[in-house]
Amino acid sequence: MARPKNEGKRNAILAAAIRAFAEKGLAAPTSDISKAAGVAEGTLFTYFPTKTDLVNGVYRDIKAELAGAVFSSYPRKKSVRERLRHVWDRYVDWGAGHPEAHRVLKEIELWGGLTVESRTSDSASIAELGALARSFHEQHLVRKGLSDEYIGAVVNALEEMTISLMIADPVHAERHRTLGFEVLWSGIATRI
Amino acid sequence: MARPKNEGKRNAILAAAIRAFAEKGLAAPTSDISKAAGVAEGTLFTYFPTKTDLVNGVYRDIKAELAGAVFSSYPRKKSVRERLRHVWDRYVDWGAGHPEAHRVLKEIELWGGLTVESRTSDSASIAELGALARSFHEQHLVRKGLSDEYIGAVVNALEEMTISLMIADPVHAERHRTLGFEVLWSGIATRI
Amino acid sequence: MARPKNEGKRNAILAAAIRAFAEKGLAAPTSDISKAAGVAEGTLFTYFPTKTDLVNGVYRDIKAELAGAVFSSYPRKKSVRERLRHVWDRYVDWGAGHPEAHRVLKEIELWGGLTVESRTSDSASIAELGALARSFHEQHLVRKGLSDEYIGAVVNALEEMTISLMIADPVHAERHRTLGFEVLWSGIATRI
Amino acid sequence: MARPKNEGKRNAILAAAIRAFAEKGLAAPTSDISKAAGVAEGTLFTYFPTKTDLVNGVYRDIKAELAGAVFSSYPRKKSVRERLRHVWDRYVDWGAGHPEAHRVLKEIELWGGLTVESRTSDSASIAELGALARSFHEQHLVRKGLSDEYIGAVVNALEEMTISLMIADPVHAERHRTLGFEVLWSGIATRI
DNA sequence: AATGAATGAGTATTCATTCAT
DNA sequence: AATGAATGAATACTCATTCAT
Repeated sequence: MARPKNEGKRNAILAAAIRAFAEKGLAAPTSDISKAAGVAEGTLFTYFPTKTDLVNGVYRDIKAELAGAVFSSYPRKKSVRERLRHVWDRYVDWGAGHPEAHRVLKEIELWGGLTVESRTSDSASIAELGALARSFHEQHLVRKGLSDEYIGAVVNALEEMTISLMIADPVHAERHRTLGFEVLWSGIATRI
Repeated sequence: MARPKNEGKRNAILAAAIRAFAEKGLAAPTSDISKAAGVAEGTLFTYFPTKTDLVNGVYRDIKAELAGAVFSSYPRKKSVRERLRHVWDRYVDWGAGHPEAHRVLKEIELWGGLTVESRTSDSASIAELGALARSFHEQHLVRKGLSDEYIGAVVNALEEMTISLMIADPVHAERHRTLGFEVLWSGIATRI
Repeated sequence: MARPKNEGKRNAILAAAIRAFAEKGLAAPTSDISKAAGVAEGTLFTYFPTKTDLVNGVYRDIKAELAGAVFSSYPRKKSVRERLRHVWDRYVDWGAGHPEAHRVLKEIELWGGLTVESRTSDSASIAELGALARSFHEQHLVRKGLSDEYIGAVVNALEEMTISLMIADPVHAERHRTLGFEVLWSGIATRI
Repeated sequence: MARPKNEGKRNAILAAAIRAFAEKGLAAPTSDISKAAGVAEGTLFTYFPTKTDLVNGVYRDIKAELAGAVFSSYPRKKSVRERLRHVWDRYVDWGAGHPEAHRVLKEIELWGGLTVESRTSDSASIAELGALARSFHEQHLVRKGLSDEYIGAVVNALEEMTISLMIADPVHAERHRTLGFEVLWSGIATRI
């Protein structure tokens, strides 16, 4: 339970794992990862006893970084639209700016081995997004019939789409980001 | 003059492969597949010389079935909205009704080994969707700034989202389907 | 037991086998051979029930051809030296002229599966060479202490060496052939 | 700091490989070899990453041992005849005394996968034999028309022949060895 | 007799994990 | 804690041979 001392090694392993998973998928050999991290094959297993643990570790690492990117200087007091726009912009920029981490995150979510702790590790973000959804409803901004989960799903679907377009066509990245938000808002909200 | 190649066996292999890929991912062993198909390990390779060929075969098989589901009784003469609604309903119903095939299709699309022939195997559908997109534009139904590809991406993103929701909550499947289309239409189309 | 009718097919298989064995060794797949012979995979096995049978068949085929090359117009009445020279020249020319068949013959001799019938199939040649060896001894032409088998071994060793040199350096093939025989004769025969 | 690579294991693998190759040819399964060596199947591959590497390793191992046997107490200052006789005796004794290693050596030489480094690994022996050939010529001991390579080929051909005879008829091994050298010398040299 | 589909045992190599140093 | 050698189960594909047509 006592986390091994050398935080640097742990981080090197995580970084190497992200790169390896991005390149070869989750099937990337642990030996590739340890080599890229500059540690011995066995050392990886003193930090992550199992490959499953390593994948979960990568997931939580990326999620934490992502939460930082999305919720730093979050305008909690501003309007719903502005808050949603903040989340949208930050998430979408992070995804387009870290394509490897983003791809790995999606891959891990499809994969079957995430623990519940990993899934709920980022409770702060979850709470914040919940609050945002609630405000949305309370202010009757939401098209009739749409639940909180529904809205979350739409936001997420259009975010992923937007990230893909931004990566594929980086010259028009900003336009994609803005257009995406407009499609989202007019799809979801009752009025502008 | 010899035993002719058995279409039934080919289909059994494809069906077994879809099930195995859905359960264990594309890494599912060919031996599992041949066993589930009721053929010898070697037989799989007389139908698909390579695992890559098998995956491509699965992809084309699913795509063909999907095209049949989506474009049978397609209302080519009806309005753009009705045509889009037809495609939406059929696709989303197929995905929710064939969750394994749907999941495998998505997995294969992420995978790196699709041949160009496989990718373009379903040219009829591609053409039909192109025609639909063109009508959309010509009738000035489209929100300013959205290209054909953009619309395609939005449609696809919301379809996938809707399928997920229908599978997760089958009781409200119809509502999800209808709501999804409304979100799509108000997100994409010019007012009224 | 009744040899199948079509002699042409049998020969095509033998010829294809020699080529395949020369190129890839005795491990060459029977399917390669049947394809090269222009027959179905199964057909090969109606002519040679087993791969072992095929290899034995190839051996006997080559041996028969070789015997024809060596003993046609054999000067049975001439001197020992002339007869030996005839055998030497014919064998060595055949080997240099048919490098594939020659290589395959050597490979099969190293291989463990030759039957006794194959080994003794060419009894006529064996008898003729035995007669030659006997004359050699009776005329006291042989260096003291050399048995018939010994002489046979020396002849063979130097023939193989000469064939290799002729193939490697075809420009001086004739010189190699002559020199080889001189080395042989002075190594084996009593001083004149 | 970890378990060091075990020279004993490497040698056990090489020895087992020689035995296996002698018995079943180079097609002998690596699993047979690892089992005979008393190591796990995977362990073989930490010492020889590839079967090709293993075969090359066996070749170099045998060559090194052979060089030791042939050139230990080599009479570099003695006459050409004595030096040649030394090489002849040592080589032929080694071959007759290590029939498995000898057979494997010949098999590997026929095989197509030797690296250049393997082929030239025993440069000391090659140099020594070159020096011997040169002395031979400089002292005009050689029958007219015979190049160094030619002599080398004759020596080799008669050595192989002699080894075969010694193995087949071990009771007269010494006689075969002596006779062989006499045949060689009178075949090659100008005078006794 | 001819065909080629069907069979399944066989094989080199990989890789997560353990363990001696 | 760190190392990397050792382990052995797992896997795609081959190929001689059989057999339905």
